[in-house]
Amino acid sequence: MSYWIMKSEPETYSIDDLKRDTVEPWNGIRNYQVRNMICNDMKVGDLAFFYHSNCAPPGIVGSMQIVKSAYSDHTAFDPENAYFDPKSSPEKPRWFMVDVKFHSKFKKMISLEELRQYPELKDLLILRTGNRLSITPIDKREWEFILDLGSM
DNA sequence: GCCAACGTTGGC
DNA sequence: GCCAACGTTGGC
Repeated sequence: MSYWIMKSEPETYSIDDLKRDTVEPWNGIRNYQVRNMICNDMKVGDLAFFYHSNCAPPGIVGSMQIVKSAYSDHTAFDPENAYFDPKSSPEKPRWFMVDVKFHSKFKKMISLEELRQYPELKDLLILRTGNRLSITPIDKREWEFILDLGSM
């Protein structure tokens, strides 16, 4: 089983939206590294933190579970969609998505600033400057440490 | 809104 | 296949 941090801009899709919808396709991934990770490494049953990005303050706001493994992202086929990619087709899809299921919303957000303060979390990829991956793997120790922070 | 740090594109 | 120009992400 693997653990992840998945970013979303709350104005686009927030933890409250996921709490309301319960299960949601995580679409719009348009980065090859991230695509390869979700296709090759992400499995049903994996757990992930929901991270609010591009907002004030950014941080981890809850957790969720992967309930469907990678399948083709149809939003790439729709010219009207913001994530449209003419190079992707139903016959030869270039982009993929997974389904996630709401698990918990933290009582209080663990902000990026707070995450930076713990030596236990110093290796988190989201803390590195210039990291632009919307999904990053974390290890079990980091998962449990953050989950404890979120339960306090 | 600025801009650093990436990723992508396309001419050659 | 190199690399300059351009586009995007995302913290601040």
